[in-house]
Amino acid sequence: MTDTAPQRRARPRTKRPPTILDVAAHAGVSRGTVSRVLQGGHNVSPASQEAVHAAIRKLGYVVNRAARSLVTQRAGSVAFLLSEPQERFFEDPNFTTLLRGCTTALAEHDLPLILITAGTEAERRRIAPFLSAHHVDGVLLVSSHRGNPMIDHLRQANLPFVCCGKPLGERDAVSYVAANDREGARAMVRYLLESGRKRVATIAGPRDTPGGLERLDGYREMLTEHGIAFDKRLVAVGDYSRASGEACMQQLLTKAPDVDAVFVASDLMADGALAAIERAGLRVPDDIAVGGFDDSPVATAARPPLTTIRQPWNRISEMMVRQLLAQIDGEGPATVILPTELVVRESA
Amino acid sequence: MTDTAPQRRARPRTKRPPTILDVAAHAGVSRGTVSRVLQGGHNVSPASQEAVHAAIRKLGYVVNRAARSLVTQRAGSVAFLLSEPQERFFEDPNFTTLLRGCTTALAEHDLPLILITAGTEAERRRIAPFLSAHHVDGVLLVSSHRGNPMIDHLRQANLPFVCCGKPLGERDAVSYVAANDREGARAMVRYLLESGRKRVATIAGPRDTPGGLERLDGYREMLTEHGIAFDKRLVAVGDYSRASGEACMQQLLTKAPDVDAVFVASDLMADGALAAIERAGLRVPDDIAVGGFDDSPVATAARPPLTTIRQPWNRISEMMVRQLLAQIDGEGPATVILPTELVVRESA
DNA sequence: ATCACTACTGTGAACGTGCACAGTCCAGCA
DNA sequence: TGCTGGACTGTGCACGTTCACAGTAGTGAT
Repeated sequence: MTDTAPQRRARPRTKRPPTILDVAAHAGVSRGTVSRVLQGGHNVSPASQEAVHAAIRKLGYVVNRAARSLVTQRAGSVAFLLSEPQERFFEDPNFTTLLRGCTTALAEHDLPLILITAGTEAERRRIAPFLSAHHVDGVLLVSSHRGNPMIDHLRQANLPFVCCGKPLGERDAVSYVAANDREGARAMVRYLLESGRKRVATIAGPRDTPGGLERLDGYREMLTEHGIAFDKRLVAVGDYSRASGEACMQQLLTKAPDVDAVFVASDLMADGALAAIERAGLRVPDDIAVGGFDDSPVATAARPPLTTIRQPWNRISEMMVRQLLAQIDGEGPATVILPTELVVRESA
Repeated sequence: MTDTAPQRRARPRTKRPPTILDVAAHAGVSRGTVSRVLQGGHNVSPASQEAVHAAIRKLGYVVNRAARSLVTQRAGSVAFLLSEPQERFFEDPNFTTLLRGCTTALAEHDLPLILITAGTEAERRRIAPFLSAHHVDGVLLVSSHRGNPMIDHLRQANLPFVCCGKPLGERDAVSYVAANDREGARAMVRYLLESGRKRVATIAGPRDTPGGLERLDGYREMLTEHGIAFDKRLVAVGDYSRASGEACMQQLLTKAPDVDAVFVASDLMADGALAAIERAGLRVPDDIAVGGFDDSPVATAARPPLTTIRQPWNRISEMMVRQLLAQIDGEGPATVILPTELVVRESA
């Protein structure tokens, strides 16, 4: 999106769709009145309103968004900006769930969602002018890693945005919506301990992501509350991918063979952990209990199905959209933390 | 998207971005010359071109897409229209792979991708005016089921579109891009037979999808070519979901306990089949060989990893975009069939 | 009767761009 | 010298909408 590139040649102007002027003529009123009806019908007589609506129906009139944008200085659309390496996004069912939620939430406000990926620095440079030029009214930003340059860019472009998950390393106020990672982790570890497990390990997420930090914190907190000393041999750090979950589990089994439970910071990694445990000839949950995080489709597909922490994706996407619209309407940034829920299945 | 709904209130007009007029003034030329440079620079002196480019860089000028759309009668964007039940889409990694490919392919042409879901009849009615009004220049249509009303609607709206996979039950010419399902199925069944398997079953896709039909045809063909009579007890029909794969496999094991191989029409179903086989106390591939289809991320994550048929998603998305752009430029519909590839892993 | 106020309606002026057209300049040629 | 054609440039108009403003009619209070 260099945004100085030319557009393809104009399409021939055959059978043009009806304009607001056609509607006005049909309804026997003026442009202005039709426009007012379109805006909600304030200060328009019921008779005129009905006439306009009838004309709209009869002609199949649809407002021209380009013309409207031109005068309102609004794009009338919102970007879903994915500032993560693409592979990770498209492998992770959480993201697609989020994308789905945002699409439907925006649809209710008649706002098209523009999907933009910017995993690499080159891509970010490419889309920068697109965003600066306000070709969208706001951005739903998915980017969990610390210090994403996109945030500065958006702020500088004065473009409203809402992050999914708390952005790390930001000094100024930033709007974000997140699940309560720490509380979720605490709930899972509490459950494992109260099920009688003694040596509870964890596979954490990357240290530069909020999920990686907060879920690990929750794990440590709950151990402490149960009077258990923290043992760093029981901690492995993955990158949320299935492969890393498998590698971490293998590592844990080597360093701490007596482990009898593991809290994994994502379902995808937990599924990988299951594979490692199986290969080691151990059984789940008999020998080792496995607790995941997310309650993504992976959790139900895993064998055995994963006991996990549900992230309320529907509400997350809903709130992200709501916050974004509020910001577009001039409100300041806000923070929303949503509760999680323990889902018990067979793995723990 | 009723598309008669009002837009939110206009944003205050502070600090307006530079227009083509500002660029012209800075470069010491007229609007027209700047416009010509933007369109490729034909009939513009090198000196003027350089001056314009310098002004653009200096001012950070970005073309106003709304204004351009208004005059060119072009939206400057393309829709990715998902006319499937949403759950299926977002569970199936194939679709997300396709979405990713289309996003990047379109990005190279500076075309934003607008994601639209229309799984239900109500949603279809909602987006119809949006499409009829040409708020996008074309549509990448994902809809495998027979007789999708969206196709008629798009044709009637005179909106270019390209389907992913051959749309069934269409009498007139429709642009589509698909992998060679039949050939892929043949390759897999040939591989199974040549590996020494004698009783090769299949789990097919729904009969109202091209993949369901053609892959089953390929299966039958290859059996015939090997002088094996078709046995309907060896055929089960699923719906591409993991759960249905599991159920179908269970059913096959009951009806034909001597089965020693199964060709499954999707990786997701194959993963389900693995679960059923495991529960039956059988081993893969020792007792039963399992062949999948797609080579989606599921294939490598499965235990054991799936031998499967790779669909060339990158090329599919690339060709879909290319065909769509060609149609937008006035060319007629075209059909592209791409070859598949056998990927041997551990399940067969 | 006059005034003020409200409810409603029409009109002109943008918004920023691309395109068609007209115009200028200069080189090449008869 | 005058003519022709090509290269380059500037200008008016149109695209379809919203917004601010002005204007009209009707109502109730004085």
